[in-house]
Amino acid sequence: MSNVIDVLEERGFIDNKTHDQELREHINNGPVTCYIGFDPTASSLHIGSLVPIMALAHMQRNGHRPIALVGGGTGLVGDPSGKTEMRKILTIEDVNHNAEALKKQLSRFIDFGADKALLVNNADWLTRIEYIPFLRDYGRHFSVNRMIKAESYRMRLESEEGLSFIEFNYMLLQAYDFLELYRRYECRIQMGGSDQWGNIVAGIDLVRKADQGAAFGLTFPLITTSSGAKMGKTAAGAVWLDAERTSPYDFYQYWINTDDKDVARFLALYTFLPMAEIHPVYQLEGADLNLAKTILAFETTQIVHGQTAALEAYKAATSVFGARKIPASLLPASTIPRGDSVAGDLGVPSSDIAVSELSVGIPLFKLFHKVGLANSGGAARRLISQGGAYINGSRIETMDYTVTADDIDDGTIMLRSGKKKYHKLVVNDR
RNA sequence: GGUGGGGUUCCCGAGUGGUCAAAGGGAACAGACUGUAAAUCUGUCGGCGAUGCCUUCGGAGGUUCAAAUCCUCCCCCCACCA
Repeated sequence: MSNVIDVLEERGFIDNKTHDQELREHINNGPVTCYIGFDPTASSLHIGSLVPIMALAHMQRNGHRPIALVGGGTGLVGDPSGKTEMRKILTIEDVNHNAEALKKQLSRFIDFGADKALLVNNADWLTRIEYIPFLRDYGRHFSVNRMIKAESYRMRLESEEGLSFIEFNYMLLQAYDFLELYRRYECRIQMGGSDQWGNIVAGIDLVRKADQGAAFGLTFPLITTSSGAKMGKTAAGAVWLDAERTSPYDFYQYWINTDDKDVARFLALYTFLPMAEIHPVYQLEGADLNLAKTILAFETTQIVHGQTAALEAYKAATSVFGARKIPASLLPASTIPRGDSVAGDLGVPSSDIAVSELSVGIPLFKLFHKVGLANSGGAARRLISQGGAYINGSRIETMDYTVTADDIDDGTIMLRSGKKKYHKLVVNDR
């Protein structure tokens, strides 16, 4: 069996790691336990957490035991790593609520059955710490001189806002987490984003100093798009993994809009398709890349939302944007439908409208605002005046256009804003 | 605690009594070009059934025909000193 480190390396997951040789030996000597922490700063994870999640999944697929740690305790303190501003301090209720939500979400990606993986919450031990004993037993192992040199604190130490004492403590708590997991589960590997390097190294040192144990660390690169933006940032905010916050259709569309230069890299990171099949994608150019984007979107949506939702999103996209047949030779391991595609617009954002409302007539700009294709009536008016408003595929340039029953096409009215934002109105006979 | 400098529209940042819904940049949105890509060019970018009206420049009062701009009090941030 190949070493999982090689798998992660080949797929672009590794930014940095400690003790390369010893780490590989440790992994070669049988199933290992590793962990990644997730901050409960919101009630859902977003695309930014997908790399860590995929890393844990790869560990499990390669026979190891991953631990997903939800930071119900550290979340009460707030990690300053790489942040220019102080994070607002969440209430205990919020943190608990978020931690529970994250737990549920994580179980969609990792099989937590029968000791195959563990899901823990560091509130279980961190909230019980007593200050003086903690300082005496663990605080003494930390050098402030060293801490203030840490890259993770640098930004804040140099910033105008400064660094508060509560945040300065964060590193100790995360280091203690590692020690706790080492003691409880013989977990010797911690992984995390590159901004976590300092916290991870601190944990490794603590395991060594407190228990004379060997521990290892591994960080992922900060994934940005080719244009330099952080993953998952859109006009509408973050792209969430929760279907309630970001619909599978929007999620799918996010990946479809991947920059050409990112497609192959993202296939390696965000799907389980074999690398041997991904390599040819690097050679694709121009419009052919769109087929690879389709598979990327389908596979990723399938991992996050399941096959049914992925199929729905795929069909919805082909129904409004048209379909191109996906050749059997392209990424053959993908389960995307390759026959003559069946369109279906189930996944397209939609809402109901009463036929009675249409018989009265409703101004187009109001309708666009109402269904969310424009943020305000003014924005909708602008949209129309700039020629970005469409009904059933035809551009409407009349400012005071009134939508009536005449616009119904096969029981629905398809609204469109710009090139790619659709909204389907389903007419009911009330 | 003392002294000084600040808090402006999504973000950065100009603006020190009327010409200010507020320069400039970024982000975003639309159009053209395209491949649901990138880059580029053009336009838009507080709200409102809209040649006008309403709300906004940390908060609350006040001066004035007129306040983001002046005065008073309060809140928050930063720097230096202690």
